[in-house]
Formats: sequence, structure tokens, C-alpha cells
Amino acid sequence: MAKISRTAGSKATIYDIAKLAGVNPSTVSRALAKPGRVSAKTQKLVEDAAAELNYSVNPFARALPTGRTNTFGLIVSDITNPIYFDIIRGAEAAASLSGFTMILAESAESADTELTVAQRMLPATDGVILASPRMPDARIRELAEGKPVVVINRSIEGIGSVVPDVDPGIGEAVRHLAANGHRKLAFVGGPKQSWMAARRWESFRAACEWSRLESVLLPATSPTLDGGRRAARDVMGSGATSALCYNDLLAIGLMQELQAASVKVPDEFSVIGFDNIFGSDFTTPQLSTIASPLRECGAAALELLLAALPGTATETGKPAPSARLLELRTTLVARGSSGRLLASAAG
Amino acid sequence: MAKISRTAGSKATIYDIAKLAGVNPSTVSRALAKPGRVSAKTQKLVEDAAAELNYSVNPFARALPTGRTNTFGLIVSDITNPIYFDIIRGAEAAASLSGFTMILAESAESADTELTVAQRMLPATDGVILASPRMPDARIRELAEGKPVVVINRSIEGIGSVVPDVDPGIGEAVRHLAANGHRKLAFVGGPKQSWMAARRWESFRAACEWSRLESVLLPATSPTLDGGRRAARDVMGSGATSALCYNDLLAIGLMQELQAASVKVPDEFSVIGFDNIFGSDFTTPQLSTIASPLRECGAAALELLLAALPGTATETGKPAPSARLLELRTTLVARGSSGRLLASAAG
DNA sequence: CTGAAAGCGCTTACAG
DNA sequence: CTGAAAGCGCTTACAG
Repeated sequence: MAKISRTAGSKATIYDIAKLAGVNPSTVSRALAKPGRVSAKTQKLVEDAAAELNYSVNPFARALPTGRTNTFGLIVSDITNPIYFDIIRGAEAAASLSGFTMILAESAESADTELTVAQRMLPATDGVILASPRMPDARIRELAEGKPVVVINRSIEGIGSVVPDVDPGIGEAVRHLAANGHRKLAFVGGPKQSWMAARRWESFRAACEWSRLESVLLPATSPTLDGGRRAARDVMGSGATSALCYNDLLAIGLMQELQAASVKVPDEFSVIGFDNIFGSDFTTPQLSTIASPLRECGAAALELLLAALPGTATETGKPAPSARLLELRTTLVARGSSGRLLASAAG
Repeated sequence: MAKISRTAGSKATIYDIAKLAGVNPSTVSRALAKPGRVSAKTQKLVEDAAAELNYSVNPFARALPTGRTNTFGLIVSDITNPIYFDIIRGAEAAASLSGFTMILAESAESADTELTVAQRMLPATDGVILASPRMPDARIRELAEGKPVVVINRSIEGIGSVVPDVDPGIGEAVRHLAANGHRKLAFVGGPKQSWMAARRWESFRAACEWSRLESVLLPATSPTLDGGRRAARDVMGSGATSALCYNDLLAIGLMQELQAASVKVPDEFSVIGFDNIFGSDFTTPQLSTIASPLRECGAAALELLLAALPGTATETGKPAPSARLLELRTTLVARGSSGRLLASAAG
């Protein structure tokens, strides 16, 4: 191949640096890759030369011999779902602290797409984080045989898992409603197959029981604004005076429909959502909701992934930290859509 | 190095395939990389062997000799900004059609971060798309010297640019307001330095002039809910009976504050936003807004990028398609927050 | 159409 | 601490 002269676009290599610094390329590699394995003098020589040549490492050349990419993948189930914003940011912030680069992708709520995307990502990364994965456990375990895999919003035995602990937030919400005179509480449910939906309902039911309140489960057709609107009739017919919804979208749709039917929120009916999504403060009144520590979830997932990287010395007895289940507290964000039940409305 | 036996985790190479298929590794490479340069019989031999070994190409090994990664980067200014959802999806969909993988990153609205991220991304990709870049033109041109760069929501001479054409949507909005009895219209402005903000105001002013309506520019402290709330006083004091806002967040904040002051929307005042963001239908009434073809913007940006890749035969006379400016139509989404001005409110 | 060989830019035992 | 060499897994002129 014809020798190309060094122009604006072409890149300097460690050989160029070696020549300029008067050392061997392998020494340049050592100085650049892991400072400390080279004399201070040589280090400086190399760094100066690198700076002068405006050197930056070729990531592909580096990854080829080592297999390490310093990159991880994050696959979310739906890029438009606001709960992922902070998960993304938390993971990304934690990553850049460790010199890792994040590759983001979405599965558009399809288990098949999720698998395809994960398989495509894995070879180009050191591992992946799956946020609210839709694949079956078994498939995720298979993926995890090759490289580290961590899941968020799901707990899988033997796989690093980060899930919000819904109990604290739900407990707060139920006590808040009880304190405001509510005696019968509805739960507008999420998708049937959703692991998280089951968990939220179960926690709600238990909290109501504990507080000696009546609870009722009302399924929704879909976890969307429209699902919330359509659930309004059942909610009103249930005799409950307040509802906790599986997610904020349901809660907002429900509130819209109640208001359309001239039901005053919160004077006559209290509505509480889940997730504290972007836009949950757009409504009038603003939506009360249970918030997960999403940023922390993202960061924790990355830590788990890092801990699972080969080379991390934890081949001891107990399960590797990478196979741990991490539970992070949720909290109630009380805003305008929930509050005291006016006496006139109780009947 | 000790020979490692092939276990679940380790990967097959083209040498393994070559051995199994009884051909030379270079033939395997040809068969896999660009089918058609090999006899049908050999092709099948190779493919079968590859399938049997569960082969997948090592992206780093492939990228090293060629420099081609089949990957592109998309940098958005703020991952939490809903206008990027559809841009991301549009680009990603167009990309996977061409066998390209997307790497997503955000700059958190910082020009410095944006540059850092872009510089880190460029070596690992074939080019990047910058959505609403915050860097100065000159810096973007520098980046573009090395590899293809395309911008969205900004027009830079000599750089592939995709911008929504705001005129159609704004024209619709102004005619809609005029038809509903509004004579004086306010524009709640965006960030001073924002290219797009200037463009929107200018288009609005021109449309009002054309319709012989009075227009007034009211700056906002920031393009947020809070900025919208704080602009309410000025808006009410301006004598206008309707407002177009630089973005939906401003419009929603403005509407909230008006309603808090018992101004009826839209009977006494009409509010129109811009961007049709996630959540713009959470409000009561739902927000009227001007929508950009964001998905198309994302897809178009990717096409421009692809066209700019070396090897794309367009070294002809006129500016490469990659240096083109693409303008995509906006439209009005009329919902509940805008409409007829009641006579009683006109005075 | 297919083989044999060189090379992409780095890392890492192996010597010294 | 540093050099010389081999190798990571592919691609692509060059021959035939």
C-alpha cells in the first residue's frame, strides 16, 4: 500500500511516538496504557511526543489483543419511557468515573429485538445492562455465560440485579391516604406478565392489610393514558375513594377522566401514580407519585457490572457481588392529586 | 500462550471455519464479508461451517484493517429532552436498514462535554450526528475534517444540516389564532444564543405581519416550566390574547400560571407550544403545539451521514449531498389550549 | 474463483 | 526499566 503522508485526517500511531521519543513502541504502549511501569523520564518523553503528535489511541487496535473494550451496553425496553432518563444518566455518570463508555440501545418492548440487540452489543462491549428486560430468565442466563450481564427492575437468581424496593414508598402512600380519611383504596394494575406490576400490587395489598384498610385490584387494559381513562368507570364503581396506579401514565389518564366527569381531585378522589415521570407535574393538580431512586439504580447496575469483569479479584466463596440483588428505597412524592377526603364526598 | 480449548464462552474465528470447510481463511473472509465474490458452492460450505460453529465476526478485528466500523454516533444535547425521542428512533431505524449500529450519548447542554464526547466517539465510529449542537460552527467544522459530521436543528455552511422548516407550522398557528378572533399575539422567546429560537421568532413575526396582526416578543428567563410561569405576568400585561411559546415547557408553565390566576384557557387566552413533546397531552386542556417531523429529521440526518462516507461515489461538481441543507415541514397540532376568544374577554 | 502473505495498531510475555 | 518479537482476528492486494 502506498505510504500516505500525514495530513489533518490521518492518525499518529505509537510507532510515530516511538520514533519521536527515541524509544521502542512497546515502551510507548506501556507508558500510555498503564503509567507507572516505566521510568518517570521515559514517561515524560512519551507523553510529550504523544501530545505533539496529537495522538489518540485506536480503540480497535487496543481491543483486539486484550479483548477489553472499556465499553458497556445499556439496553432499555423503550427509549421514550421517562423512567429511563435517570437510569441512563446514573449509569453513564458512574461509567465515566471508571473510564468506561456507554452504548445505549432500545428493544422497543420486544423480547426478540432485545435479544438481537444484546447479541450485537455483547461482542463490542465488556458487558451489558438490561433495564426492564422482556426476555425470559433462561435466555438472560445464556447471555450471561459469555460476558457479564446485569438487570435492572427485575430479580434473576444468579444474575446481578438491581430493583427498587417498592415497600417503603407504597407504605408511605398508604399511610398518607389513611391519614387523610381514606378507608377503601383501589390499585389500578399493570401488565399481567409484568414482574414489577405483580410486586407493586402485592406490596400495596399487604400495606393496606397492615393498616386495616380495604384494598381492591382493578386491572387496566394497558399501562397508558388511555388505559387510565378507561379504568375510570371501574374505579368510580368500586367504592374506593382513592387509587394508587401501577404507573404515572395510568394515573394521569384516570385523573383526566375523573375530572371530565366532574369528580374533584383530590377533594372527592385521590390519585397517586408510580415512577415520578417527566411530565407528572404538567397536570392540574400536579400528580402525587412514588419515586424510585432511578439514578442510583443506574449507578448501582454499573458497579455490579464492573465487579463482574474478569480481572476483578473476587473469586472467593460467597456469590460474587455481580450476582447480588440490590434493593433501593422508593419514596412518596406528595403533590396535589392526593389529600384529605372531604366529608361531603365520603358518602 | 497456552492453547485454550473451545468452551462455551470462547469464540470461533475464520480459521476455525476455514478448517471445518476445508478452504483458506481468506476465502472465508470473502464469503462472509461480501457474498458474491465466491462460488455458490464455497459460499454454502463456509456458511454452514460458520453456522455450526456459531460464528460471529469480531468487530474489532474487522475494523482494524479497514477503518470501517459500521457504527455511527448520535450526540443529543440533553437525553431528558423529549424532542430527541423520535430523532433517536428515526436515526436508529434508518441505520439498521443499512446495517449500521448507533451509539448514543448526551452533552448535558455543555459545549465542552459535547466536544469531549464527540472526540471520544469519532475514533470508534464512521461519523457522528450532532442534534442541537452547542459548539461553535468553527469547532464543528474542525471535527468534520476528520470524519463525516451531520447536524440537526442547526444549519452550518458546508456541513450536512437537517432543520425543521418552521414556517408552515407557524403559519398555520397564526392563521388559526387570527381565525379565532385574536389580533395581538405574543411570542414567549427561547434562549438568547439559540439559533432555533431566533428562527422561530422571526418566522412568527413575519407571519403576523403578513396577516396584519400585532406581534410582541416577550423573553423568558429560561426555556422551562418555571420560565413559563414567570413569563405569565408579562404576557398578561402585554395586551395580547394569545401566545406562541418557543417550546412546550414554556407553554405549559405559562398555562399553569394563567390558570392559577383564574384566566380561562382558551376562552380568555390561547396558548400554543412548540415541539409536541411527551406529556403535552397531560395538561388540562391539552396543549396545542407545533410539531416537527422529528423522526424524519433523524432518518434524514443518517442518510446524509451515509452519503458522506468515503466510498460513496459522489465526487462530482455540485456540493456533496452530505453538505446539503434539508428542511422538513412543521405542522400545527391543534388541541384544547387554543381557540375562539370569547367576546367577554376581548376587552 | 481461491491461496498465501502482509498488514491494520496495539499489548504482553520473554529476555536482558 | 526497556527491546525485540509474536500475536489478537480480520481484510485485501497480489498471484495464479
